[in-house]
Amino acid sequence: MRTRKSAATRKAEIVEAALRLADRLGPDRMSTEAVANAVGITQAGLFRHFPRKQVLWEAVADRIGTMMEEGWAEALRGKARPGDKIRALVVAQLRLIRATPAIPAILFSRELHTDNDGLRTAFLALLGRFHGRIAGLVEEGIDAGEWDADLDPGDAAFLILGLVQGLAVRWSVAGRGFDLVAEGERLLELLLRGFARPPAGTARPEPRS
Amino acid sequence: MRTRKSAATRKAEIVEAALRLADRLGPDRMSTEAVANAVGITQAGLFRHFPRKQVLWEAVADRIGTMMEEGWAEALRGKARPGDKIRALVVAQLRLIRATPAIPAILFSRELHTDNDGLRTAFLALLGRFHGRIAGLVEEGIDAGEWDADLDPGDAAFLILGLVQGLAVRWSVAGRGFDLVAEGERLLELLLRGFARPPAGTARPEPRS
DNA sequence: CATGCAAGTGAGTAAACACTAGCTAACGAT
DNA sequence: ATCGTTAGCTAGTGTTTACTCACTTGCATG
Repeated sequence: MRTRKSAATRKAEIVEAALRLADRLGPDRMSTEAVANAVGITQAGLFRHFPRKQVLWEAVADRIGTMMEEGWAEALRGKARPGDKIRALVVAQLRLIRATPAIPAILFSRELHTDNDGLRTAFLALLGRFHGRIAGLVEEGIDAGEWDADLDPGDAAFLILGLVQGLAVRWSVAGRGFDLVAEGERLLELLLRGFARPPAGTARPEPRS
Repeated sequence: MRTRKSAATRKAEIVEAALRLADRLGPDRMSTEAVANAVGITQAGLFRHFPRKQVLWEAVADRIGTMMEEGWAEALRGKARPGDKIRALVVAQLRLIRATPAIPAILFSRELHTDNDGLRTAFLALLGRFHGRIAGLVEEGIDAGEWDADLDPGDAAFLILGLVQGLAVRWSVAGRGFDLVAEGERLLELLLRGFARPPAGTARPEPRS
């Protein structure tokens, strides 16, 4: 019993450690003992702050939500054009994933979702908010004449979300062997280019064979 | 000891059951006992066929690889134009995921990858093969004048992979509440439309603010 | 029909796990 | 300086897990 910290500080420390360990070990292999060791308390001591492990996961989910929302707010500051806002949002999201790679691991962990439906729907809502913001910006861009008026903002936003998620997956499977953010920026430019008004005659693809 | 089957048949049954259970429980919560029960043998009996659980995972990975390659080969039959080939590949992949939802769960399971680097690199190679095929087809499409000559085939293929992976993730998080294949077909059309030659002046986006 | 191989069983083990009970002492407020 | 609150500890519990071992018996083959 060296130092005693306030419950609030400890809780934050624990959540932080959980985010680190969920990445290193995989969310489902992150044991309460590993987390306790990482923050320098005993395993039993952890339960003083989170009476069940699930409550810890809820706190982690909360933290992820906060980090994302903060990142988005920060990213949008000073950006005017919808295209730039979208670029900023995507870059912010990728930077967050790079700094906290546990996020996709937790977000998409089948293990966590099987007996924790609340978590699953919380993450679904979070992704929904991201999608909503992007879709809104695409609509602005269409109104501003920057992109094709035939573009469905929701679908376009799904493509952008897919870019981020697909990239995160590839980055993880590839052992983080490339620059997540730079790769994302390049692919986003390519995608956004395609949102521009198509040349007459190519707008609708020919019917399939 | 009711019926006794050949090792080959049993192994196939076990792998099949593992694919079902890895989806239901999450790959890391799929216990050897659950698999054994599902095929109707005792837990100890399972180790007759797979001496360590990891060997079972390798067999599962193998099966996934085979299913994918078969799906791709089948999909390409009778398709001539590169665009149609890409559509067919994507649809085949999505159908496979719909029929065997454990595939993305296993492919992206952080738990499985942490202490099973062989599996990770095997899946990386599998994704690489998919990417290679798509990239080759994009190049064909460019040569055929269907798509913008400035398009980088590798990047375009990454966007398509991102579409599939992002969609799979969303489908899973959303509790499979929409038609994976139909949604994929729609988004792919949107993406491919953007690959067409851009109107003069919009080819390069303006520099960022 | 005999027989050897191997598919399958029953009964275990040690380790890892989330979680509990009851005690101790650090700290803030008075 | 005292004292109540509460963070943290020690020492457990029951359960689940991968894996072992000695055995039994179904089946293809001679």
